[in-house]
Amino acid sequence: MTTSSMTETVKVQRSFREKIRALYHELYRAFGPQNWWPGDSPFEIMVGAILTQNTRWENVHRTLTDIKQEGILSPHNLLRHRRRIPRLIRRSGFYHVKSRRLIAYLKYFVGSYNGDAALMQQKDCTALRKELLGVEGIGRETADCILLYALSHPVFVIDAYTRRIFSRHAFFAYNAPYDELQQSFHDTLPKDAKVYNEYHALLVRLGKGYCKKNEPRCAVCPVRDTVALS
DNA sequence: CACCAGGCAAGTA
DNA sequence: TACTTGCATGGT
Repeated sequence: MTTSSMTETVKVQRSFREKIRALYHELYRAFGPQNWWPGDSPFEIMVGAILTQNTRWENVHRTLTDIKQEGILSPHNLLRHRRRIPRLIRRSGFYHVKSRRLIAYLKYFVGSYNGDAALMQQKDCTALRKELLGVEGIGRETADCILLYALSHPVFVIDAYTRRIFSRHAFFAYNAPYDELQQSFHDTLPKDAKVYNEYHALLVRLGKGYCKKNEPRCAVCPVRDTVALS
């Protein structure tokens, strides 16, 4: 068998793990580094992770800008001014529940770590994840965003974009359990926070620009020909 | 006007 | 375990 025909065979029979790796390289080639998560501090990333639940980032960004202009984007200050939170975050949507969630997180973060991300970072990643999941309003995705983007722990984030892109392009069931999906990425990629960070950011980039929810296929998808598609 | 957005928790079967 | 529903503003 010649080298080229072997390449073709491999391409057609590409395993799911190979697709995971191939898509990463193709996305990076197409879009380049994404410099995620947008935010000036670990705490800002934590707040953003809660506010962006089922909400467009643009609206969250405006909220964060507003809070900064008020000069209270810190754990202790926000806790002190907690009664102002519903109005401050109103434009991020679901502001009643998100106020409760943010305040619950602030109490946890200040109560357990004095609002110090560096101190929090020292805790064992697995134990910390369980701890985060115990805070009201912190589910798997939000916990993993905090672990990866605020604390640089090697944890792969599974979000709606990831599910959408992989269910269309790599034979994933959209509703597969979160932990199973995450395990596939952990088993396939090097255990490196920078890789997980970049990959998830690239998936969001693809999802926002080309892989819309109600389109059966990515329109003019930059990777449609190079990543074995279904 | 309808539909969607970087989820989560509570309720139901 | 696996679904369904409420939460709410802002953009297309």
